[in-house]
Amino acid sequence: MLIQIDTLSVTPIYEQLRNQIVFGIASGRLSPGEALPSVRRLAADLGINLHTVNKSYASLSDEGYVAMDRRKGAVIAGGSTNNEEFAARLVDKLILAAAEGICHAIKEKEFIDICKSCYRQAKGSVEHQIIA
Amino acid sequence: MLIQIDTLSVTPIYEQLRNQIVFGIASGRLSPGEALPSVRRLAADLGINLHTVNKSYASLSDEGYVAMDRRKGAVIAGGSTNNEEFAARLVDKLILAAAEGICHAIKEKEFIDICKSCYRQAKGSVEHQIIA
Amino acid sequence: MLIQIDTLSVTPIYEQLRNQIVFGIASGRLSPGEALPSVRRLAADLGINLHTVNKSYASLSDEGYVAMDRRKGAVIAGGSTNNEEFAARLVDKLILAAAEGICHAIKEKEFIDICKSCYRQAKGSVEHQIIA
Amino acid sequence: MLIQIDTLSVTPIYEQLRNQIVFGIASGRLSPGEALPSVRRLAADLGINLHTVNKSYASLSDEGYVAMDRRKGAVIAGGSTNNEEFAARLVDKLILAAAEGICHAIKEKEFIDICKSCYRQAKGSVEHQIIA
DNA sequence: GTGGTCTAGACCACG
DNA sequence: GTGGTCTAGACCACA
Repeated sequence: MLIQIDTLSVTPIYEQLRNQIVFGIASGRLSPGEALPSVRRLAADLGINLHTVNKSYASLSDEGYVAMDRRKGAVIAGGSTNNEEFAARLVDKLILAAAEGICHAIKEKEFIDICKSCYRQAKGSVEHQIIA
Repeated sequence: MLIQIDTLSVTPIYEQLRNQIVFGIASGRLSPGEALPSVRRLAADLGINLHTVNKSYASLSDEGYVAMDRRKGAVIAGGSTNNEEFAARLVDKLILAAAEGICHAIKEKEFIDICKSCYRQAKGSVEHQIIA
Repeated sequence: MLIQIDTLSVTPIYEQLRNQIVFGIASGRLSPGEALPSVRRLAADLGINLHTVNKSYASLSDEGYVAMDRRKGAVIAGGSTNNEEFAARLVDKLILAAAEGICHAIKEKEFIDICKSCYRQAKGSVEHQIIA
Repeated sequence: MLIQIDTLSVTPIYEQLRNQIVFGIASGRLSPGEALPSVRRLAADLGINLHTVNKSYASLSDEGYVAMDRRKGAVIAGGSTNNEEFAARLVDKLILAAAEGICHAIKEKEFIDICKSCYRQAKGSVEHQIIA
């Protein structure tokens, strides 16, 4: 799976990496049980420090996206539980996004359409739609 | 309008303030043309640093939510243009939120329902529904 | 509050520090709302690296013992919630301790007496007992 | 005796194995004089590295739980002496557990009840109670 | 080989 | 001033 890092971005490198792996899982490019590259390997590949990769992996592990296997390193977690604290954070982020949208004169229908489009883009079903 | 600051939050204070003002605009509690409190006044009321409030106002001004008036200070901007830059950032945030949701086994319908609920909560139309 | 670090110990420094702060809270020497020394200050005082202190504080924050205040640094958290995951980990540790005790021919009554003594020692009520 | 290894756990594999054998002795499923499987055999059965099993056995031998017999391999030790070194470590662990409990608002009575329950669970007397 | 820990020094965001 | 991020290099525990 291809990972792109923008060292000039305002979002921290470890967070960019974390996000891209989340995208990978959501789109199905990364399957449960699959092992991620070792921190050293990925750090070398991306040209960043191994501690930065380490922090990304620790974040993902904390959030339950991956699990640290003592033999295989980081592996994609299986059935992620739909816990409450995640739901709360998700709602907070969505309310803020909606509020910003409202300030920019985005109506409810338009907002929902954007959300739907984004969901499918995250799911990777965009390609299927294009094909279909 | 009541503003609450949590110094224990992970989100910076200036951003919390910025967000709450965005909420105020979205919900209609802050109307176009209305003047925000002076930097000094608000800083004193909230018990935070003057520079912090200043940064919030600058942020809001940059994003077009408020306009800086030499005499009246910061005033809520009128019809904010739905610019491309904002749309791009919105989509980025929503795709990430969607991806995280997918990882937590949230289906499209459920995600859309949450988005709809969040939009209405931001709009403040929840209260209207209760009344109606 | 006095903190002692043993660099020769098998337990990591950041964990020793974390434990001592937990002791401080349990014994009442550290009160809710009280601010801990800054990472730089404490690192200098203890003669260890600031990243090590940082990791301790991050651990304590994750576990809910302290909260990171954007103005005051790390502060002792108030009413800590008695959450389930803590209870589960506590039980796991106690079962293991009990099993080891049983292997060393410690009877139930003796084990309970030790536990009671340890609780009071942690609480700091030992001194009161001596005085009373 | 069934042994379960979780390679995703934070506790090292050799320690998990060591703990489970301690549990086996405490519960009486492993009796003094009984021989443990050979290092090679157990490693193969559990699908783990030979060196890992070796480390567990060495650990257990160091602590006096098992004795290494040249012909029979590792055998469960008989009456393990209640040495001071063990008692000191036990107290250290219990004080820490108690301190954490106090921080989570666990009162003395509740803590003792948990300890008692854990002791019986380790002893395996829970089943006897159910039967009786 | 893997990740975990510790140290060290730098820059930046926040207040 | 504070903590957060990133880099760098070292050693150790684990498997």
